Amino acid sequence: MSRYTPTEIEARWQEVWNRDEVFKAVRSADKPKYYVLEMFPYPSGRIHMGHVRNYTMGDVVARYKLATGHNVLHPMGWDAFGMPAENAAMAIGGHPKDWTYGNIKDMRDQMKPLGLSIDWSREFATCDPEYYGQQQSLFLDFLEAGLVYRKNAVVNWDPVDMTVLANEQVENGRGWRSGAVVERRELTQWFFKISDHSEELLEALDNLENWPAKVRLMQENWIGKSRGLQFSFSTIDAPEGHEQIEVYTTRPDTLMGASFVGISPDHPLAKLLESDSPEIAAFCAECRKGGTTEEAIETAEKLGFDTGIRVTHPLIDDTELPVYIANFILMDYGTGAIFGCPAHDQRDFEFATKYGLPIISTFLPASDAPETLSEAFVPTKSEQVFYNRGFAGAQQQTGAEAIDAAVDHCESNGIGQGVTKYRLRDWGLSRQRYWGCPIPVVHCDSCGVVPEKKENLPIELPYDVSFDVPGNPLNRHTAWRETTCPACGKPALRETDTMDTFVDSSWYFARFTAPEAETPTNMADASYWMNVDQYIGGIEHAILHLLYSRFFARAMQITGHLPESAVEPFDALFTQGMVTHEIYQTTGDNGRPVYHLPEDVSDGKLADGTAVDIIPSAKMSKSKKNVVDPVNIISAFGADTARWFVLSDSPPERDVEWTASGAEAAYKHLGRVWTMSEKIAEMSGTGQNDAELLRAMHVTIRDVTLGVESFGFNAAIAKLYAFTAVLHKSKAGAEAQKQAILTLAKLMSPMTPHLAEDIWARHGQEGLITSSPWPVVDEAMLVSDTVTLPIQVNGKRRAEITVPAEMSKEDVEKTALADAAVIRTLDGAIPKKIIVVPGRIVNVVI
RNA sequence: GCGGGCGUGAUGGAAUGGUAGACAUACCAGACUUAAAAUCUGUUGGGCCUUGUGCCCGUGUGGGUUCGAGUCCCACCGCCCGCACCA
Repeated sequence: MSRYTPTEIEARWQEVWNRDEVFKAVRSADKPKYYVLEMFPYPSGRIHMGHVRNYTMGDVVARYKLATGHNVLHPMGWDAFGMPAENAAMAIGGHPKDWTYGNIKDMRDQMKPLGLSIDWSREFATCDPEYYGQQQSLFLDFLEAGLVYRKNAVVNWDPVDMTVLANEQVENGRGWRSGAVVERRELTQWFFKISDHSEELLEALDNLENWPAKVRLMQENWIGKSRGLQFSFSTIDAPEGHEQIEVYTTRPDTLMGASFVGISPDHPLAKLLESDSPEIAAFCAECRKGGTTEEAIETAEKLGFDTGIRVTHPLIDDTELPVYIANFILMDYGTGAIFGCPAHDQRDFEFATKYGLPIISTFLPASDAPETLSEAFVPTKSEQVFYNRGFAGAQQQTGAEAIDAAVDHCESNGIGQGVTKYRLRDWGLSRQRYWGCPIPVVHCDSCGVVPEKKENLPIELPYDVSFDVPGNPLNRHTAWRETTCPACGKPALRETDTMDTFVDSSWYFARFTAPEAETPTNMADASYWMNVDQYIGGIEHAILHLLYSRFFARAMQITGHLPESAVEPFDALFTQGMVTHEIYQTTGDNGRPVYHLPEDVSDGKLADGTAVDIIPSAKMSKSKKNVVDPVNIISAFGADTARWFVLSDSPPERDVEWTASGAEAAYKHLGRVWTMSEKIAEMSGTGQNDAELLRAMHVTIRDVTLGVESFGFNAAIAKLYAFTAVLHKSKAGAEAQKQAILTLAKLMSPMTPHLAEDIWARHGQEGLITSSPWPVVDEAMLVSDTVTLPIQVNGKRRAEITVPAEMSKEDVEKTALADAAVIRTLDGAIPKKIIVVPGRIVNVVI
């Protein structure tokens, strides 16, 4: 008898799948299509366990769908533009293009041994001119459709990466990649009009039933819809051009309690005053300097500067309010100006207390409550409160009712109007980098900004660039920059900004449907394959990538590149957890921690016997050295073991801890299954209890199918373990055992396809297990003749009876009451009630 | 502060309102072996005695609904995630 030799088995079957083109996706009318996609990787050069887990989950879905009669599309590509390539070029020399394509080759070589059911014929990288040329074509169509525009704007400037960042890419005031404190600069930039689609992007979230609620909620908060009143205060003694100050409020019901007006230090009026008054200039500078970290905001004092300007209250005669410049007012939300109602806003309350401004309530907790407040009273909008200064007279009302009444009142008196605002800003896409998709426009002295002609696409990146000076090398490449105007033919200069790499990943899923089309997509293929039926990736893309992709699908539909049915491109989304590992640490000579790789530690000790401190599991990272290289695992145990383990120990949406013992256990288990299969292959003759084995088999088919369909991979694997144990102990005959092992192999095949394929072949089965149909549950087989029922007395389990499955409720009651343990527990008491749940439980109540 | 999620053995985790702890790890014991590894078998939530098909306790804490609650409801405690001077 031979042994389980995964490396030999796996290479052999991968070759067969490859030779037979088993995973090639071809349009076909006779089967339902299924498009499964994992978020494509950035080609860093090494795959990690997170990739293994992500792609294994997608592969389980893809292989299961293949077995259940679907025409499956399961592609893979590379999100290949981006800063690391340029950083590497600057750090170690070389060229971003060579670095990137070298990494892609390395990573593909590491990925293929996983045995994923990918149609590699559709592979592309976003840095292929064939891809980004089509992206430039899309850009031109978007430009023509008014979906992208150019404007002068204050932008987030990352001084380390020397480029602009979108709002979404700034975290706590720092660049999401470099971590540098972001500066503000005024530049002319390209923007996608995503904000025009705020309402649609928000509303459509309701229909994404197969997305995690968490992701939908995060997007909802990000879009940030609010309803309120926008109106103007008339000023007294203000500079020319500022006769009005426009404010926005979501609580117009507090207008009668206004005691000051505040403007942002970046408000146009503040900037004008700044130029005349060094004092104001100093104050504004101080405000802008303020830290943007969580702690700084939490503890920051509310600071204000009285401008001396006054405004009149629009509804209360002879009432004037002071205008302050205040540090807590943001220019990029609402109008950059507010009215303060200290009684009903904690910030305003602190501000008013500090500067001695009146605190006037417009509503109170109850009609008899005192009018003095020790802190702001801020009930929810649905709470009933007593309005003492409401717009509908003094009365009990909810905030929501009062807000509506206030908007109506103000509108009918010509004071502003009800408006809806969104937090979502337009998406700035210009980046001052080399390694990205060039924006296909030309700057002409006579014609201005002129789109390139489509026949000139792709506008390819020049290869001969240098990175010895900071900044964008395209700016210095005169031969590339100098061109002729597509409109008038005179000399002109190319745009040197490239696109944000999030553009590249916002439509790759559509390109996979026709990767060689001479237009960005082709309608026949896009209509057939879209939408992505199952998308799988990390929660870290909950907002940026998924929101941008949803916008792009709409923009592509408007410009005729996607069918209307594909405006929401991802039908179902699954966000998987990370792979974590313990951290091993010792203390170095200088007192600093020294980290050790898992492979250098055994039994908590290094090779020289030094004990290490074990720090609880965390995401695998190079800096903490708690990484396990999938390549090493595959060469030691095989891909099937790695695949089995990453699925087995935790629910897929949660983190899974990689442990050496767990990986070994997975390997042992697969070896046991293989050995058992070999033994069964040599069996002959009849045995006992065939029906019992086959019943367990059908229960397993049912449970594993349910597990795979509901992303309960860990539970499915537990059922497979249990059935393996049953088969192992079974005394059934050769025929039944053979049927059981082949079914087990099929049920395992989405997770451990190579092992399954080998068992299939060794039992002389025709064709490939990969192409064979999924087993069907025989419901009749699930029914047993007898059933074991627990008997509870007052909800506590006291006994167990085994009765014929079809026994009547009355007879079950009688049998239960006749049980010795039940009689003993009742101790002569008369049951008040007996509850019989057929097939489940009996509860005797006394 | 706002929004969301989660608290189950030594550990990862199972449980359509119906026998809590499936399955796996770890530990312990046994078989095989000169020995170890590998392999196989078995035990393992806590406590109690009268060792039984025994009793009591047990899913963060306290209450509630129910014949029956890890699961549903309320309050609290703890941890995690997202957003945030958003008017």
